[in-house]
Amino acid sequence: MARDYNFQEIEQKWHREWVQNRTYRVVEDTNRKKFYVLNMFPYPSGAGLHVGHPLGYIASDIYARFKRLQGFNVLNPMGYDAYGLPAEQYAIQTGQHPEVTTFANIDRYREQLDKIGFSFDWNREVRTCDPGYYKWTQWAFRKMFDSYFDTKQQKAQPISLLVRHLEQHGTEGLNASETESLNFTAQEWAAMTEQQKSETLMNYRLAYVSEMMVNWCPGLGTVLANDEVVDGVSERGGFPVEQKKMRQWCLRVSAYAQRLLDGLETIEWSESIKETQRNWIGRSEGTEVEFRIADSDQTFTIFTTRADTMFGVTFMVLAPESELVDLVTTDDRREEVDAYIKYVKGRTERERMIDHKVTGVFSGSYAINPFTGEKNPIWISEYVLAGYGTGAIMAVPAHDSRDYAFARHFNLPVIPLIEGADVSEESYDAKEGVVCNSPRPDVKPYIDFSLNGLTVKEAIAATKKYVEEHKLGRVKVNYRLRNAIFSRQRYWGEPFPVYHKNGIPTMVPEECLPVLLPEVENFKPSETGEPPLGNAQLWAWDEVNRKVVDKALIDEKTVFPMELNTMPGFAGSSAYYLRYMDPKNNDALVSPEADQYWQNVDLYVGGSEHATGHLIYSRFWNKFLFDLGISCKEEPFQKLVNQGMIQGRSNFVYRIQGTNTFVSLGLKDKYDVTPIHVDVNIVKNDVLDIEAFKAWRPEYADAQFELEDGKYVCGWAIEKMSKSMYNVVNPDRIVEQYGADTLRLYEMFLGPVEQSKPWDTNGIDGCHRFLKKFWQLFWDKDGRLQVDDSEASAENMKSLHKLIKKATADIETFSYNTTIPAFMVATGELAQQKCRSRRVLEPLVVLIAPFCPHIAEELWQALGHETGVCDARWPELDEAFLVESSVKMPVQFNGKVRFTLEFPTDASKEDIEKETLANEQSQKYLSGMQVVKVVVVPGRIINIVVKPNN
RNA sequence: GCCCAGAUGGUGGAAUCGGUAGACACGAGGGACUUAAAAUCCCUUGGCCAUAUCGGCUGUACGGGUUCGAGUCCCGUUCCGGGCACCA
Repeated sequence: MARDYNFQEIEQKWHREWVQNRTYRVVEDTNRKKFYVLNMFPYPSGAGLHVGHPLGYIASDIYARFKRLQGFNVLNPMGYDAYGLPAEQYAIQTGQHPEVTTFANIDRYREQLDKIGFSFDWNREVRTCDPGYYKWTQWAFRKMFDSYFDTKQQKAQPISLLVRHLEQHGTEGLNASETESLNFTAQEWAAMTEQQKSETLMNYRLAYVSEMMVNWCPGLGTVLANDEVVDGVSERGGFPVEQKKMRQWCLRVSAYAQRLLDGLETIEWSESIKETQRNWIGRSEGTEVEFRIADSDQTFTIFTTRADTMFGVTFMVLAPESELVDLVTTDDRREEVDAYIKYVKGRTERERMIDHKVTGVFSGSYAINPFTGEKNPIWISEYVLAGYGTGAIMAVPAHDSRDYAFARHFNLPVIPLIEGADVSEESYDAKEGVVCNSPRPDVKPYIDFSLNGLTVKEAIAATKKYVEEHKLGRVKVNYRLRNAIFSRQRYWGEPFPVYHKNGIPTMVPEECLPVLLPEVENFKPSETGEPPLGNAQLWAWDEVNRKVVDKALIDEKTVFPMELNTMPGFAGSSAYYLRYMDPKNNDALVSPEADQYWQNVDLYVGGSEHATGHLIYSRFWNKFLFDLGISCKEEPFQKLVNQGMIQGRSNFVYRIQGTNTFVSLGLKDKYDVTPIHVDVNIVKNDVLDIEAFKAWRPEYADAQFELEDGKYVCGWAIEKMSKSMYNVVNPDRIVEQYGADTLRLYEMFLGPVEQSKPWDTNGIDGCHRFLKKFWQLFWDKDGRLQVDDSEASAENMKSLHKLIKKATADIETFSYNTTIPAFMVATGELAQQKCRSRRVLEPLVVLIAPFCPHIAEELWQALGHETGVCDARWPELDEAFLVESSVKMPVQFNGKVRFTLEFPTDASKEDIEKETLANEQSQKYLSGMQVVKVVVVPGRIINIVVKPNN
């Protein structure tokens, strides 16, 4: 009896063994080199895993197993991003506690993950909603509250240093990232009340409360960070988002803008993700120039990246929200300006984003251009944003398309400043060319300064220098990166370790952490922004007993109300990779020893959709912890691989309109048909299982089917994998039918890991067939192991070492989709060679172990090993076995032989040809063959085409 | 509009340093075994031409260029995907 590849039995057996033997437990071992592999941890949704989720996990698991076989001590942990909106939405609908549904989902995920055979060390699992975990989220927040950013040293410092500076010098000489520029003396600081001091420090803290315009989403009842808003609607749910002034907790992410930008140069991420982050950070180097308001002592500052265009300014524009608006509006213009401001306020962010109407109003005042002495009218328009730069611009219509549109609309002058630039139809925005009209030849120069004849680049530099020397302004770098709004008006998130003592936000002492999420009756947020924690009874801080108490006990002296907001989703996911290093430590986020050993993540695998969210926040968070000395590496994720999405492949049946008859794909064009999604699980190779279809949709039980060649062929389309399209493929089903090893192999075989691709069940048989063939390599037809200690032939060794070379190189670069064909070829060759040698077959088992750990374990054991295959050693490549392959003559190669041999470059073609044909090695391959054609190039000989002599 | 990445058979995709395309798999067609089916095995499979054996031409989105040689490098164009977007 032949021995079948019984994958179900094998896989279940090894899952048990791995648990019993704690095969994948990892401990720090300073004698071994570490390697840290990490997947972005999942949010456990109610729908469970579909076939797309494990893609990244499989890819990283292969890498982790590969590194382990190479002798590294590999950390490959897994956990759950358990706080979040869907669990809470579900709780509101069903009244179930989010913890209950979240835990149920986690169990379901775990069950599904376990079937696929990952090498995760579950002993290190983390859950963001676990108090032992979020203690450290609260702790980090507390540290941020107690820190400011020193712009000179470019690092976080204790706020106490800043307080000392204020006490001694006021704001004089202060180098700190700030919300707005403040100016006060040490005396003024000393005179402030406690509350004023608290307010003032909020201007500098890395975690701070501030009254600000926020993205308010009434549909979700919470504020959102910029990256959670897409096209004016919420990323989750697609509810409209409006701008609203609210008092919110924020993180001063912008302080780290430059370091976030610089750090990108030191990490191995895809260029597109780095570019996305660069865009998001949006560094722009420019100049701030002060303009005096005519007939006034007041000045205001504008920001420009085109300092070379100072002589082309024809008007100024203020953002409608600018505080200067009131100042510059003259009495005769007031009514019109007020009407305009009212109009702008009535427009939503979304409206402003979608249609760029040219609107604006003249304020009545003029500003004096310090380079020309001219009076430029000051306008107010919504196209200037309050939040960027200074909220005021100088308009140069000749060289800025927005200014141009405005000037044309309101009939303002346009002065071209670049030789040959035609601005009759549109502005000339390019930063190229030679400057002219600066100053204009027909105008008497106002100052002794000219840019004429310089290139744009030179002119910018010259103007910057002039501005600095004459104290007209300063060189300034602006960033688009905004501070992150850190509070949410939701229940299912980390509570803030904050109470409000007489209006002063105060931190719960470090040793009292964690502050536990209180129970509430009603999880529902309100449309007005009152958070659900307002419903919690046990939610006040007792300063004397240092604990959370019933809010009925609130008094003016010792018991105060707690903060009602909770933290956003990115809070818990920002430092989780550090926690995996030391997940059970109750005294520190991570011990210095563990951090020193594991350093940072060597390989991080996850989706690119987190480019401007999680991947920015966790870099920021880690840089902060680096400044504190908690994390020894400034960048958390050294190498990043973005796995693509697996799309669904939907199937359709075609119903003739108004009838109960379905026609096969090839016949549908003859009729007027309606395509109907059909469950892909009752379709095989695009052929519909008609009986299953009738059972699935009872309303079509009596339907007629028009077949082609006796089959009903379905149409197909590539769509997002989702329930409503009936195209969800559940990994459990694949595991059941083909086994986890086939699933793992097939997901990798489907195409490059980084690429999005549709799930196509049609191809899975090929991978399964390969595993069967691989299995058969080891057993004779009576089911006995047919591996012996015989010598391996040169051919055997060549097949093996070709594979070693390919697999080693490919796994290192994540090119799994090309490794698998190499396995197929090698297996085919060895089968043909009837290879029995342990010297070949044993390394072969090790080579396949990262991909298919179950079958590898089983064979490894059958080969008589006591310990598991994951403790084996990755086979060494011996190039000696490949030497002959430099002269390739594949069996089915149409008689073509390819050589690469070195010759002196001055050798003639004839000499090369003659010598090559006489060459010993060539002779071996050319004997018995007749040379048809030789293609020679100087230095090399490329092709020799031969055919058999007879 | 700006930035990034890409385009190869019926399909997914190989070709890793510029070396003479299409690995591997799917699908399709033909055949063997079988009462039949499943499973398994063998052959063919970019296109066109051919005496269908030998072989020839053509071919990696399109148009040019560099090179003895280009899917690969350079310039331009088209199309698809992703990001940013009144950011001065």
